[in-house]
Amino acid sequence: MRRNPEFNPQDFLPYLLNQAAEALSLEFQRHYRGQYGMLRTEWRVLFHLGCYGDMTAKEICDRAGLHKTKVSRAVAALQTKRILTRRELERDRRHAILQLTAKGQSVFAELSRAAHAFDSEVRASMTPEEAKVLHRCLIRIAGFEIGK
Amino acid sequence: MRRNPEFNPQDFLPYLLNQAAEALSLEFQRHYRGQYGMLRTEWRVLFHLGCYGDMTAKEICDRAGLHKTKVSRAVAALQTKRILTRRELERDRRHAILQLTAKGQSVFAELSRAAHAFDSEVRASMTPEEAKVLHRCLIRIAGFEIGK
DNA sequence: AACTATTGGTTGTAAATGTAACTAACAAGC
DNA sequence: GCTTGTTAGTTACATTTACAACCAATAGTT
Repeated sequence: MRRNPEFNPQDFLPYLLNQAAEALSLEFQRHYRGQYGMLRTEWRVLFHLGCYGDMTAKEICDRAGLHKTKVSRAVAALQTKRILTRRELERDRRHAILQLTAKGQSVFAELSRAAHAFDSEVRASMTPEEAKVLHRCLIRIAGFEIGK
Repeated sequence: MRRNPEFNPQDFLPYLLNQAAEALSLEFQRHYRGQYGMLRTEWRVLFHLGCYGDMTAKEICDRAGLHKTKVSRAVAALQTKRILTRRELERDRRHAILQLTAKGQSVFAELSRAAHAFDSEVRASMTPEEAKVLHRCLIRIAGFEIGK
């Protein structure tokens, strides 16, 4: 029954961060998953297109820090769900611009409303000052290395 | 090429949190993964046993917020790696106390040293005040709902 | 033009995860 | 003792993910 009181998992930042991230994602999933049967990665792709406008899969990979296979499959899934369309560039047929359909846009709109609401709900549990610090720290940490 | 400048993925807490958590975990993995070929879950189990002493799988589930199947598999793996042993209670043979072997303890010791070092490295990128706020917020968020 | 390298993207396969169904041991009511 | 319920833990199967190999289009070199 040895103990190691000097070191607590919750004092280990990667661990704590994971717990927090998981808890929050899980909580938010209730808002979007059941609704459209979308996977996290699909949702991310949608989010990026909605926020930043049409772009290629590669751009999404870079911006979101997602691997190309993940994006590739998410795009395929979103395509069959009529959320987005791909338009090949004739200038360079390797590239294809991804573009939300009308349906995609309305899903995005609804989702981003939900996201906003959820975000303020979470933020309500802290002071504005805390929220600012948290945001700053997370941005810094996220920049440590973006998982390709 | 529509844009939605009012809403940025990085302003959405679950998203940002995920990115930060992933970046940090990835970074730390270099310290422990290659070394022992251990999975995150296995590592977590080891960590809990090391920090809090011998306990049953159930207790690990509750404390770590991990599903029992995950723990079950992690324990099996750690057992074949001679990191821990299970001792059935004759009082109630459903329970089995998990216990680190000597090897397990030394792995834990090394790992927790690495964790410490890593943690202070990360903390060095922020002020003590920021670190305190970050910790407090994450604890609060992690408590939102622990994934069963 | 032919040859190699690079880039954007897909596919195949193996490992990891989630979910549900299951077993075994005990507890409680009758 | 027998039935029903609960708890600890495992197993089976279906999804998801990671990693590597692959393909097709283009760029760069000779």
